[in-house]
Amino acid sequence: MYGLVDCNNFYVSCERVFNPFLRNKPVVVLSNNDGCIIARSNEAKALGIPMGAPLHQYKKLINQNKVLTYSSNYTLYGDMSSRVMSSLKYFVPDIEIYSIDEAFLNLEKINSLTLLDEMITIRTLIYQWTGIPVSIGVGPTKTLAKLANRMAKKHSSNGVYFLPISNHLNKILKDICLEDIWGISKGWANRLKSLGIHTPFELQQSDPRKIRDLISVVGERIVYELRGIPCLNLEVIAAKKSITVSRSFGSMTNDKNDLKKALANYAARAAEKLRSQSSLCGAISVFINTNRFSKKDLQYSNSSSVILDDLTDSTQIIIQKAFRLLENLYRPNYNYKKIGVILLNIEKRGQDLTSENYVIQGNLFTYSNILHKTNNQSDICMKMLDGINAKMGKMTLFYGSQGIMKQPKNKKEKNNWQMRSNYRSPFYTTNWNDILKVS
DNA sequence: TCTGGGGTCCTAGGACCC
DNA sequence: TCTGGGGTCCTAGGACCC
Repeated sequence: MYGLVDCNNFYVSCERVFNPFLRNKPVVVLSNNDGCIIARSNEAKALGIPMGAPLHQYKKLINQNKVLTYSSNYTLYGDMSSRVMSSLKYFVPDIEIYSIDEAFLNLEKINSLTLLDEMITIRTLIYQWTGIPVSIGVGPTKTLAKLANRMAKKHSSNGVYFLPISNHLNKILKDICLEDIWGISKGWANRLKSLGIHTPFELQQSDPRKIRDLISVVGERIVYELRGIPCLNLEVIAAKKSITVSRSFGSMTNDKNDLKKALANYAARAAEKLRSQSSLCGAISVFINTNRFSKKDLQYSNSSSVILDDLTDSTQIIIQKAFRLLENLYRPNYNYKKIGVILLNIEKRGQDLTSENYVIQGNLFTYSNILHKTNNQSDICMKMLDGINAKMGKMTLFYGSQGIMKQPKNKKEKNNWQMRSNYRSPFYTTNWNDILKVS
């Protein structure tokens, strides 16, 4: 079983810990420059204020209802988050911190008879220790735990909800929208609907293969996850693979010096983040945008990257490189709204770059010329298993058939076979664990 | 007037190597 | 009838998530 712990209205809850006056009042927390609403208390949600809405569109509603507004304080939220996470680890050591306010729990080792009571205890003590209210969903897969968490928030008096494979689950899957499932957004929901799949229940009952063709392997996994077959494992993500620091300006500028000042700050902050996770970066990218909402200004957005000769975590080098990239990007005739820096190709300091790290990426396994006119799945699997290296994290299978090559027109060129330009080799990439489950 | 910031993964191919 | 096999690195866009 998996658990999903989600802090309720996290940023608002953090503010309330230090200001009890805010309890039972409508409160929202705003983004950088107080532009958007990025967290809402239940009272604010009840007023119909949506997530991510521009503040100016709701000014009237906010004033009328005396909604309290707060600028965001990410240092505070980050600190509160680590308090919640370390409290969680005290009860369940095997957790995946999924975001600032969410964590998945591996509940395998917890006695299933007492599981729900334990979840209620965890919830109570987290609140006592940190002041943050959480909801906990429990299910046989991460996707179902996510759904259970949603139910906990809506329909549970004690903040805990258990969702095993059952008729009850099927009923829920029939009642909710596709977009309520983790991993399915509007775009994919529309694609599914065009195929006649309108509810998560219908998705669960679909042929996984068809869904893969429609959406990709990501969609196929969701089908299995909805059936209670885990395809997503708990992942302990230790280090970030990319680090971005960017901000919008309060007002637009076309002064290169303003841009350089901002960029220097962001690059320094990114380098700090990099060092704090003991990593080095191998590439740097800078991007720049005009105001995408403005109808009267000319639009320009561009980015430029450089691969470094040596890995680095030096603030000085990163700022220098970022400045050089800005020189490529800057055009004096635009007004700029946003600039940012991204550190890429991140490696752990002191890591052996020649070993597993390289094995995990790229085409790991190519098998051909061993199969003779078969489409039998077990033949293919057996042939592959023959040579598989257990260290692999991923594998790719492609298959070809007669007709890939264009035959030479005359005898003179008899060895000059050409690849057909319109030929696309079907292939499928998957995680090693998925293969084991299938085979 | 005003519209966030920070991530991950997958696909589909091209260029190039021996 | 039956065409070479195997591999790395990179790009760029498009999804999705909180």
